[in-house]
Amino acid sequence: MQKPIMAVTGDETDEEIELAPSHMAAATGDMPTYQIPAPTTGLPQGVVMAASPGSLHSPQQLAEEATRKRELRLMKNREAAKECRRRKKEYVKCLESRVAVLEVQNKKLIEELETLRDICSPKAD
DNA sequence: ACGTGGACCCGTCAACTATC
DNA sequence: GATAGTTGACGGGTCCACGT
Repeated sequence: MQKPIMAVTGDETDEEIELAPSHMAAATGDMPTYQIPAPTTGLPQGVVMAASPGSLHSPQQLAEEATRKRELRLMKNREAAKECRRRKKEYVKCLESRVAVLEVQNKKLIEELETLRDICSPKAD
């Protein structure tokens, strides 16, 4: 389930940020999602496909199936959490580098402003 | 050597959204 | 509605620097 990719808006900068957080229209909506083309893997090692549910009969078989489903879900969520954290870390790193770039840019603009001010202002005496 | 606080990582749960 | 994917929150473990 891929969400639409949005670029970090870097209006006046030459910096291109590839990370693309997108905001969900969720009620909470406090965290962006970190859209990075994720390496798609198949089932993790050790995952065994179950017999079809129709072939289960006894309570024990049902219990085993439930356990298996739970373990599969936990394993998938484990991997999902890792990937989610990896994306978030990368996103934060990108934001930090962007901050650094903008700070340098801001400093330059302030200096330029001071220079122009000196040129344009009439001499005191 | 030992206790402690902070940073980091991991696994799990719960709530949410998207898709079928 | 069922299912799957995403992510914040929480608790636990480990490592490291620091003070005692």
